[in-house]
Amino acid sequence: MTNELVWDRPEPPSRPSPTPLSRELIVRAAITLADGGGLDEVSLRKVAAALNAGPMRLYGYIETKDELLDLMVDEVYGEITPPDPSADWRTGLRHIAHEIRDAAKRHEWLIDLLGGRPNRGPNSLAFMESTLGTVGFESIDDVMSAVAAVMAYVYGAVRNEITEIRAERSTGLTEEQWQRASGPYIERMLATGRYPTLARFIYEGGHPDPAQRFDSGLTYVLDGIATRHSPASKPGG
Amino acid sequence: MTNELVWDRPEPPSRPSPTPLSRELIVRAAITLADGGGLDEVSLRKVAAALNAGPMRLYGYIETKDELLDLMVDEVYGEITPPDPSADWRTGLRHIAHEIRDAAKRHEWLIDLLGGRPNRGPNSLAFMESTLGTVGFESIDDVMSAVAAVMAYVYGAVRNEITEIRAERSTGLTEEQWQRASGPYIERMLATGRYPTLARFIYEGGHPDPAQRFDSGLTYVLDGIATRHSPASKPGG
DNA sequence: TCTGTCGGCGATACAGTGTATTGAGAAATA
DNA sequence: TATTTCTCAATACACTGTATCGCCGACAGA
Repeated sequence: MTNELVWDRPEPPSRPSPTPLSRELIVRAAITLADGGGLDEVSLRKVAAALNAGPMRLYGYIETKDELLDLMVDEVYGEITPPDPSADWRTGLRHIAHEIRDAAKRHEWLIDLLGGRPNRGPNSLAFMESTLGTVGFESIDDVMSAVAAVMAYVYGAVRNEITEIRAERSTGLTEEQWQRASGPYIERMLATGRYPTLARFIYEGGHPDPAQRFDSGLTYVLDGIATRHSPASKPGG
Repeated sequence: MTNELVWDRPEPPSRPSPTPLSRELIVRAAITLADGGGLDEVSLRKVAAALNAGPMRLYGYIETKDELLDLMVDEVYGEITPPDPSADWRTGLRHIAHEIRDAAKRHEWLIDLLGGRPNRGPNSLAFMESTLGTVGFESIDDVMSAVAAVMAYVYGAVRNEITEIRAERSTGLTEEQWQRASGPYIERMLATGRYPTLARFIYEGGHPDPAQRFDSGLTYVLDGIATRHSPASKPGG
């Protein structure tokens, strides 16, 4: 009984009585709303309203709200350009990592949906296909392990970055300003002297730009993979 | 109809000695509920009911529901034992990574709350304090960068693992069984021949135990850090 | 002991949410 | 033209977080 048949449902015969609808239209409307005002803006009523339709109308095209969210995620996966197939695994993985980060910055809501449920839409699968394909190690398990590690890092790093962006927006301050200004609560906590190391880091730490931070962490992961697996000649496999 | 039976009226709230409340009690009740039935079980009404109180009573101790969630997260941070201060950075970070993973498996809801908002409770800060303290590199920025990378990886890896556990629970099948059995939808997609690499991985890949997978990814990150930073003698910074 | 104020707490209310059910009205078929 | 079928909107329900209000017990002063 569990869902199934989610991604390739046939469109219902479109009665052109009101404005015709389609899954595509619905998903795009939802994405537009989410891009503009966050995931809170994506309620079935609001999406329907954006399409001049009653809320229940959507259920002709969509089984449940979760399905709509899955579709939104898959749509964004479709925006991701696969790595050059002739690239070596390092540049391939690096390319993909940055693609995901870029997509998540275009659609800040993406990261809230990404880890939550398994993504098995066609674009997600195509993404995995090209990602796995870019790593040419001999052992399948080595490839899986490397890709999983990179994806885990990317996911966590992007999440942190987006969370930070949101916090800055909600306080109207940059983290740097905020530390100096500074959040009276944190100020008080640090003043207790219970967190000397933390205090030192906050006051003395530099603030490299986020892209660079992301990339240097990514470099750790790639270096670590490289130390344990042979470069493995790409063509031929 | 002059009803009435005035004598055995249900005793009007003769102050049934409202159980004394506290933030601690509320947070513990919320955690118990969440451990039992997931975050959905944590509504103010349900938490209040578990404490024999009306929903509005909680607002005497808590500003908003988000604050309650923050408190829950911080409580779990309190369960985490810091690394041995004499340990080198590698074993220190490894210890912390596993502590977080263990905590997230004890409290499956944790990972849904972790990345969402900045965690600045006392236990979270203490956690950061000991985490930063365990890495003795000379440059502050190198420490930050290393810790951030490890935490990002841990976060992403744990998220994937928990998501997988949930999916298995909801389908009643292990991922391995599921692939063999197998989800008719995925089956169909793979049969299209559009995802040859993916198909090969699914059918031929091994399924190492999750703890091992987590640890091997972690090893990549630690190795990568090691290649770029000097071991740095621990005592006497 | 009576009275007045105060304050904590419960009930109620409101604007939302996702979705099941129902009912109307139009198109397709006989 | 009559009947069936099918789409879509309206309504309804259970639930959410939270603002407001009003009761009622407890204490202060007379």
